Amino acid sequence: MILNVDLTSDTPIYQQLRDRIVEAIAEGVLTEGSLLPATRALAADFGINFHTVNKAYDLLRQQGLIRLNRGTGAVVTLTVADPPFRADWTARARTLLAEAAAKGLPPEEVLATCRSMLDSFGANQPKDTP
Amino acid sequence: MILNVDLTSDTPIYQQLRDRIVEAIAEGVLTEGSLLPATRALAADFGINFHTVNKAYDLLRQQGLIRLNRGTGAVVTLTVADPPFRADWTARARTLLAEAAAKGLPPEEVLATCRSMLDSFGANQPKDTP
DNA sequence: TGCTTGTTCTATAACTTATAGAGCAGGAAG
DNA sequence: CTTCCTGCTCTATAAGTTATAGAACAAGCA
Repeated sequence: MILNVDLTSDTPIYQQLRDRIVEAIAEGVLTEGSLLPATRALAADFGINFHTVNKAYDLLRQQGLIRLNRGTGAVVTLTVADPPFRADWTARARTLLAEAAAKGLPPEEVLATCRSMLDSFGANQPKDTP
Repeated sequence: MILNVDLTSDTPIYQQLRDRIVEAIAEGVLTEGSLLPATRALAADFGINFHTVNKAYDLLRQQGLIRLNRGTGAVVTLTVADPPFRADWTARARTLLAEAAAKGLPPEEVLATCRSMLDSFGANQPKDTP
């Protein structure tokens, strides 16, 4: 698994780490049961502090995407999207879409972009790769 | 114009202000040439410091959504979405959509939500309200 | 036992957020 | 010209966030 993290970016490292792992799950690179690298190992990989990785993993745990076990490590464990999550997600989507609309991006183009990204996620999904 | 800002939220006030104004532009509540409240007036309205409003306005200016004139005030002035903006927007959209996909939201449902929000933006647009 | 793993604690430096007050500078209107 | 309103800039402060560091504890496994 390759996680593209930019240490010079203005978005926090732990947030980038979280985002990249969420994307890996969506893409099907990480599936239910996949083992994530140990916090110290991943930190050494990027040359960052293991507390930073810990924070990213903790976020993912709070969002019900992984489970953390001592000795074993972090495992991807998907849980259903509950109403609070859906409400929060929709609000964030609304803001993002508003930004596109305010900047004059055509709605059809925005929708097409979203569709193609969702399709690319579904491409190698844990159904049955023929 | 009613801006819904939550002072107890963990997202910064200036960010919320920016988001609400972007949404107002997308909705057509604010159109090209609309005058925004003065920074001090808006700050007094919410019971916050005018520097905080200033920061929100500055963000909107950097994103080419408003122009700031001394004496006159802040005016909505739309500029075309340039390639850097599109790239940045697409990256953020990718992360948001990945979150939905990772939490198991059906792609059709996500797309339908996006479509309905984009439609609601286009509903009262500065074309010709019949 | 020994190793790896997550977990918790304290501590520090740099940066961000929000507040506050003072003052400057340009445009509008009397 | 003077007055007022506007954005803009400066310094300052308190609280919170981000990232670092080191130490130690606790659960799981071989």
